[in-house]
Amino acid sequence: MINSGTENTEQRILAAARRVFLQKGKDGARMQEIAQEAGINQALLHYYFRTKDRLYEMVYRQIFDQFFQPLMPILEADLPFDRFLQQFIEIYLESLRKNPDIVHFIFWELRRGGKVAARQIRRRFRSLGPDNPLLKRIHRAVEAGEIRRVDPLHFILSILGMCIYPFLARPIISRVFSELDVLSDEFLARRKKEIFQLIWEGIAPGNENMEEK
Amino acid sequence: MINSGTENTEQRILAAARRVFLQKGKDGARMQEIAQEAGINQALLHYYFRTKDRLYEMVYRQIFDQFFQPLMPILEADLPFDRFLQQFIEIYLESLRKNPDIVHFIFWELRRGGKVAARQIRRRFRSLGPDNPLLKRIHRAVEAGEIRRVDPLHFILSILGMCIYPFLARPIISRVFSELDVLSDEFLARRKKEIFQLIWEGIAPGNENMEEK
DNA sequence: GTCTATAAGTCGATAGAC
DNA sequence: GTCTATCGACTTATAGAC
Repeated sequence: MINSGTENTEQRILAAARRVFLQKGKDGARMQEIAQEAGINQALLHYYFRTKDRLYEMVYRQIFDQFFQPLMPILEADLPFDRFLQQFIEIYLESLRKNPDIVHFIFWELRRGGKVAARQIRRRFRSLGPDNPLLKRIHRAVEAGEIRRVDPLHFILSILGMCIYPFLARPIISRVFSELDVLSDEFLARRKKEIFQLIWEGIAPGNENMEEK
Repeated sequence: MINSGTENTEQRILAAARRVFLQKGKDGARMQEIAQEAGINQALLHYYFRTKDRLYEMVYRQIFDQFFQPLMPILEADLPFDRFLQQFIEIYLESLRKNPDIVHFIFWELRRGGKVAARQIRRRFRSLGPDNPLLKRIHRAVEAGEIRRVDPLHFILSILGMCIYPFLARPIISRVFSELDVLSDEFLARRKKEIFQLIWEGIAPGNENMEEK
């Protein structure tokens, strides 16, 4: 067990760096704070990761990867479109609930160009063919008459926006409605239902209770 | 005209600070860069705004205020709900197009608690009564039978999410679809239409072309 | 009001002992 | 591998001349 202590330290550092970077961002984070959070000193940080840039790069990629990961399995299953939608929404909300800090970090980092994010997406999707499998799934549903003719890209942007936005706006929501917690079971169960119903039925008065899902 | 030069300089500083803070964030911004951007030196910055914190505070409030401002006039007009919705979407998309950098900045800053944001919202809405006028508008539409029974809060979160998300994800979108520009007339016109149709009709196959809006 | 020069402090990174 | 001590660069902020 030559390196047992080493791996432990390295993981502790990565975990600490992740917490600090997520909360403060790259510029706001301090190597000293990361060291302290990991229970070591600053010199040891540089021993393992040479520079702040390198350490950040590691954490950064891991975070981006985690953001797109949970959606993969649903794309491989072959469900009717309404079930697919419900699964998609539920899994994504659940994934966001587990890492609520990630969204702010991700979209802030995207200012820098989104190169890593785009590569991560492509890498994730590569196994499912050359074209974007999410777009393909929507397109297929349209062609099969499962849903009316929508623009697949805009449709995806709408779903993602509806899922992600409450987490982004969480600080405002909890201030404007002091009793409300975006991360609670109640809110998320309700959110899931409202997103699906809105997408599926719309709000036109004639559509009331057309389906009970 | 004793202070003519002064006001000019102050405004130039604020404009420069705004640009730099929006792009780099508070921690990433450098007083030197702001000075340079304003065409002055660093000492003069401190002469006008004493500290970086104070300067940031000014810019920060201005940016948050601007984010919620454009929605106000629509709430005062008395339109049928479908028209209200279309106006809301159009005006908000247009407002975001004019200041695409704002969204990343806003949601990143919200990590710190959203105190200023919440206060800004309340201040904006105060003139329209004690309750949130956006919620009230939705509620009224439900009671009047203009739309089916939706949860007003979730409905608002959905609209805002659909409007804001493309701007947040813009770097990814432009990389995954290299020909596509979120800020273009074509995209935004399409976006507006797709959001409204999705909200109004949903995607259930039976609803195809029920309305031509 | 505006400038140059610099003080005071912080931060990332390294040297060197153990 | 891990530590203490410290260097050197950068950054905010101020002193003082004009």
